[in-house]
Amino acid sequence: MRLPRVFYARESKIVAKDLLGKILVHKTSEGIYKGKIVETEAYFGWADPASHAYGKKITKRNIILYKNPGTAYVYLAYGTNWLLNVVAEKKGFPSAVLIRALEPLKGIGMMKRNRCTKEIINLTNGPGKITEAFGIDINHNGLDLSENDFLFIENSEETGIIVEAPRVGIRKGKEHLLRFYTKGNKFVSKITTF
DNA sequence: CGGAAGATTTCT
DNA sequence: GAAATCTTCCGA
Repeated sequence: MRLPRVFYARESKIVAKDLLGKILVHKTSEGIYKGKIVETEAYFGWADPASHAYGKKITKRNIILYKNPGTAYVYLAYGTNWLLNVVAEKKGFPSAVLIRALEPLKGIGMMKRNRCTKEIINLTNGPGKITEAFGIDINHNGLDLSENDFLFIENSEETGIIVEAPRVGIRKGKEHLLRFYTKGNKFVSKITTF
C-alpha cells in the first residue's frame, strides 16, 4: 500500500523514524526498483541551520520545501550527486526527510548497471548512490509521492531497532540527533559509535 | 557578475 | 586525505 499524505503530514523527526523499514518503489519502462529504507535524516525547517530554508529563505531551489507533505525534493549536491528528500509537516512549512540508505530488494540487476558495480553492498548505501541506482534525478523534483503510481513509498510493518545519531555531511546543526538508522543493517552509510 | 560553499562519492 | 564537479546563492 502506498503511504498517504497524512503519513508525511507530521513532524519531520517522526516521519524520518517512521520511514525506516518502509519500501521505496520506482516503476520505469525498464522495470521496477524496490528498496527498504534503512537510514534517514530529518531537517526541521526554517530554524534548522543545516536546512536550505534556514532563516525562512525562499529560493529557486528550496521552493519545493514549501509544498505539500509527500512532495519529492531532489537537488544536486557537490555538482555530482542527486539527493532524494520527502517534504514533511504541512504546506508552507519547509521541513523534509533525506533518504540516506536502502537495502536493495528488486531491480538489483538494473541497479548494478546504473552504478557500474557488481557489489550489492555498494549500490544504495548512501544518499547519492540511491538516486543513481534507482535512476532518480531532477526530473523527479516536485513529484507528489502520495499521489503518483511510479515513484512512491510502500507501507511495511517491519521496523527493527532504531538508532538515533548526529546528522552527517553538514557544517552547522550537528548537535541534533536527527539521523536515524536500522540497527545492524549493513547498508547503513555510516555507523556512529557512542 | 564573481566567488565561495555545499545534506557526496571515489580514488589514493 | 584530497580531488572531482557544477549549481545555487549571496554579496558587491
